[in-house]
Amino acid sequence: MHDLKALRADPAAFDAALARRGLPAVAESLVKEDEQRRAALAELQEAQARRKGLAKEIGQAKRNGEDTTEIEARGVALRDRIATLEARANEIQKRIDDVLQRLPNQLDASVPDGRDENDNVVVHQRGEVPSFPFEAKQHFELGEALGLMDFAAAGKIAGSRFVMLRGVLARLERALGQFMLDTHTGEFGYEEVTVPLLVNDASMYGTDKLPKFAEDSFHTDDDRWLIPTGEVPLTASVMGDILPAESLPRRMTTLSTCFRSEAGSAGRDVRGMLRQHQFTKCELVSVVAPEESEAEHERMTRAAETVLERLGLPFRRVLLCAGDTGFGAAKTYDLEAWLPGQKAWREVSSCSNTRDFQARRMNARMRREKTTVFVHTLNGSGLAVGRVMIALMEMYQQEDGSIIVPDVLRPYMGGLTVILI
RNA sequence: GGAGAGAUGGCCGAGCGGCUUAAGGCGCACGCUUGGAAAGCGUGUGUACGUUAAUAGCGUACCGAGGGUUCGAAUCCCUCUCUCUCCGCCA
Repeated sequence: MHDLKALRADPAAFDAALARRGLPAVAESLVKEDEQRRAALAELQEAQARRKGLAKEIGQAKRNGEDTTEIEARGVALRDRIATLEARANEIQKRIDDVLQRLPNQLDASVPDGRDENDNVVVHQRGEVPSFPFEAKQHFELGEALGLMDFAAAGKIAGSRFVMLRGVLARLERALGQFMLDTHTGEFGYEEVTVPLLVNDASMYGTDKLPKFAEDSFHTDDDRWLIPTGEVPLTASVMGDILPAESLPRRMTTLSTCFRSEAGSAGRDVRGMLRQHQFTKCELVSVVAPEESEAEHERMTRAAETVLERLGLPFRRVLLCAGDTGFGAAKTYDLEAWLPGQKAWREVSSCSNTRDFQARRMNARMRREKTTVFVHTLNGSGLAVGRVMIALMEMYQQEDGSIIVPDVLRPYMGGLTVILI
């Protein structure tokens, strides 16, 4: 959500920010609506003040046993007038909100211009793209050959874009999740949280998944949503709160199942488990004071990178350009791991600073000297478990189709060193 | 799923159509007092919007949320949400 006062103070800057996203100017019309809104509000408040006075007068008169039929008649007229004024003020407010709710966050100055992912900027790369002495296979070829990645059974019981992992591959996924959680809680000070996987409208709206992206998530028939990411419940947990300054930064992590309808991605990544309706992700969320969010963004991204480093997976950090940065983000780093079978970099994490964008939608504030300010919220994958498992399978594959278990995961795998064909 | 009881300021708690500008207490802040502290006394103590240079004043709204009745609603009515107790079911 956007700050109407800031818009009023500098309409040109507001439009310039929209232009970076390739969106048309709206400031002039919003400023006009805002003037109407404030005029309507002034009129309404004045009428309400008179109602207050009148009611007091009547109360006084009744106590004195005087006749009040004449004043009460004036009250009737005033009541009708207030109802009209109130309706008008609400209508204008709603019109403004409808526009503002659908406008994306303003981009950080450091975000490069650009239209789409081709204009993203590689910040750095860690690890080398390996050359295999044999033709590297894709994860689903490896998984199906092992008999541990069962798309057929999942299709039968649920449909496409689901998978059933079996045996040590199921355990490998679990091991990865544990390893991520342990790293973030043990080394980076994140509090482990288990969260509801079903949430209400307010949580989805506050984390900017509504109203614009309703079709991307699953809706239940009792009017809840399956969370598209752990970001939603973690971030929305501070909804409506005024947090004491000393309680910040608040860092939370959860290992959760995520659900996406993938409505707009028919035909994309249909093979394998790269793009599923349901997947596991370790999510990081930080709630911080406004002046801390930039540093926190780097810190969070480092936490996510650390997991990839420990797993020995080559990756690169990419700064998303203006056109590729998501609706709620001011700035986003993607982490992309190398998939030898697919011979491509694929996103395994996305770390975003939303600044006060979500906080305004959620009304999440912190205490400041004599006043309150909106907190800043950040979210990042630390990491997408399924996709990291894919990268790991493809990176650690042997010519015979067996897969070596990285050192750091062996304690979580009962000491297993290799997944044999 | 059934029956009942609740939701009031940071916390406890009164109020149940107008005399509420929400009593009183606790906590917190500041001041007085003191060698210092405690106690005591005094003053202050929410959020949002509007107005404004202002986080100063002033105005309006807010007693779980949303509607309604009324000249006037914390108080009456309706719907919803959440909490608690009991029964049923269940991991």
